[in-house]
Amino acid sequence: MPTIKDVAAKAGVSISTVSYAISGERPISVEKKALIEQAMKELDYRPHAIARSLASKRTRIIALLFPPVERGIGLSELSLITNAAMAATEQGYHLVLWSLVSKDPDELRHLIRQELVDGVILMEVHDNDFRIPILREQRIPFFLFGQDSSAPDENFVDTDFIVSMYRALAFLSGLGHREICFINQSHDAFQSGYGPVVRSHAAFERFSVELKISGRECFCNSDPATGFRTAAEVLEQRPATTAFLVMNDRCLSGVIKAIEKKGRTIPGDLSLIAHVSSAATATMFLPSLTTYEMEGHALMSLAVGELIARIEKKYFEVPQRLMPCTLVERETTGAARND
Amino acid sequence: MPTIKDVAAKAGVSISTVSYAISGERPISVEKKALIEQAMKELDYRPHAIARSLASKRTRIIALLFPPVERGIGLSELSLITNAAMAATEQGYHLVLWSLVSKDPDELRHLIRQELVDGVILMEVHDNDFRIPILREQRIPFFLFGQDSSAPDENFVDTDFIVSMYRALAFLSGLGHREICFINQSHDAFQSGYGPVVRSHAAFERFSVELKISGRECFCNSDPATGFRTAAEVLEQRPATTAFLVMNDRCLSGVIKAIEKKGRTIPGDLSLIAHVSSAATATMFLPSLTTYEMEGHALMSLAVGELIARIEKKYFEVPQRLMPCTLVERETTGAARND
DNA sequence: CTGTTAGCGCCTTCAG
DNA sequence: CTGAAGGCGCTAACAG
Repeated sequence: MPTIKDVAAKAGVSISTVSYAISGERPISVEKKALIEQAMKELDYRPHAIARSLASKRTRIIALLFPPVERGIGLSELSLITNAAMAATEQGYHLVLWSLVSKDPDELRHLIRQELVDGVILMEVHDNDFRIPILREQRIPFFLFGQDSSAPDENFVDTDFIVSMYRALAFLSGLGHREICFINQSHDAFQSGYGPVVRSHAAFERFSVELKISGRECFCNSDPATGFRTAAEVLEQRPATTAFLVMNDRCLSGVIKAIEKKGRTIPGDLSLIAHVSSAATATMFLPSLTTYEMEGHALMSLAVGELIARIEKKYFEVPQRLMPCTLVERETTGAARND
Repeated sequence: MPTIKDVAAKAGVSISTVSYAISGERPISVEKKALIEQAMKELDYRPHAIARSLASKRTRIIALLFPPVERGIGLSELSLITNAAMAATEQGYHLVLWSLVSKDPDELRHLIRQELVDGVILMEVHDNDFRIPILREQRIPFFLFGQDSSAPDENFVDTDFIVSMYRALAFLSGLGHREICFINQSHDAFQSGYGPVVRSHAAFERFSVELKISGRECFCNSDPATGFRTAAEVLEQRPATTAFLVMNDRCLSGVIKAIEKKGRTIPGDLSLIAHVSSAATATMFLPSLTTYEMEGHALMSLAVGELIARIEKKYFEVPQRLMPCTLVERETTGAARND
């Protein structure tokens, strides 16, 4: 493999001139620059990432950090991962995957102290997230994908669960739905303070009132059997229900089944929305699901971009960006049937 | 951050002694070893990954390489990714994600020439895979997850589609099924020589005969609407069909819908198997699907382990390992109804 | 069993 | 605008 030395020799200039020509950190005369570029081309030279890192104290690698015991990591997370990799690549960075196996602070600490990565993006953020104190103590730039209410001053991007809920309810309300059932994630997740669940819960209560909706919220474990039972019970107890808003991809098929079993059609008798979901999930079903889709690409590009900006000290604001979901109308929503 | 120098000073030994104590590349007296460990503990020392890489010419990083235009990357791939990361971690390696955006050889070439990674694992391998010549030319260790029949001498792990098909058919046959429909992936995938599709096709033909099954194969695009049409047609044309073997996760819900619409019950009237699938997919449905599940964990651990062995030159065989899927009986299979 | 030292390839002062 | 040279932190000969 050719090194910067070979390039310098071939171009008849010094090593540092080549280095500066590459980084652009200082002006180089046009002729030398041309010579250097010519030499690099002929040698098919690529800077050696590791050597560059050692000298510059920046590795151009960031980590995507998952907490231990990934509870139902699904299709949406998958697209976040690939989006993160592509966003990093676009900016000349590499992305490594760190999947913690324990909550032992030393596990993460040791990973960081290897100084292999310049910064990290935290996935699946919870309130009082155990990772945040460690990242702070190690003074490494980081960025939350999600919010931790006990760390309100950190950088984060997140879905705007409040606005998303408002929009979903307003949308259904506009279609004439008055009796709406919101199927949230599990009660355990709620009690553990998991942001999406907590915030959506509060938003549902609030906007049900504001929009004069007769709402019912159910917590539901992430499996179709529980989804079935939950929906069946709702249909039994509140037969006037005309819409389900389901923020729990893994119980969807159970909910649908319960509706069908009851002899109700979608979207004729009942409307169904997969909330904070993804196209990949929606199109697994027939009929395809109307969804409020997480802005995975935008959110992740932002997170990666801002993290890198922070690493490179381009600026120092604390960006906190919330993005509501986008409605994608497919085949499971329609006007309420009021008879 | 403390360096190896600090450790050496604190322990009262030379730098190289510390280095060798860490790597174990040469014997160290018990007393010195204890001193060194003590010093490392007190300083909370971690070797600097980058410096170590530069000196040793090994980065302890491997790449997971995805081809451009990820056609339907799903739940099963997701578990492969996390499995790969964990397998790498267990062996002291890091995993970076490389998602190519084009088929331009230079894109991959440049990635490799940075010398950031010691080896790469290729996902979604096709026949005549354009990445293989590049990897060879760059002389970097690599490992295929999947097979390329035009590169029969490369290292690979893959699902054994032949044996898996045999088992699935034998299993159904054992339940009394005689009229079985195999729903494969798309005809395009077949024609482009995509291994799983081609091999399963051949195996189905062969074992249908051997097992005296009246089989019908359908190619099917990866969406539920096509799944519905395909299954509906089969049910129409061959009403004696008592089992569906579906190697196409994304069309499953359509197939199920077609069966239900026809007024047939699962598994009472018809059995259904999700073939070469995953638990994550199976439990998205209600009733949960009987599957032949890809051995994602075993396959990926093997790939990562062998790749690392090859990097570290532990041995030089060419491992080619095929692993059949495992049957997980859930709720969609039962004895054939022969009336 | 242990220590000394020359790099690994590049970046970045410092001196022109 | 350009060059020389000293590291970055660690590994691995080489020399005891």
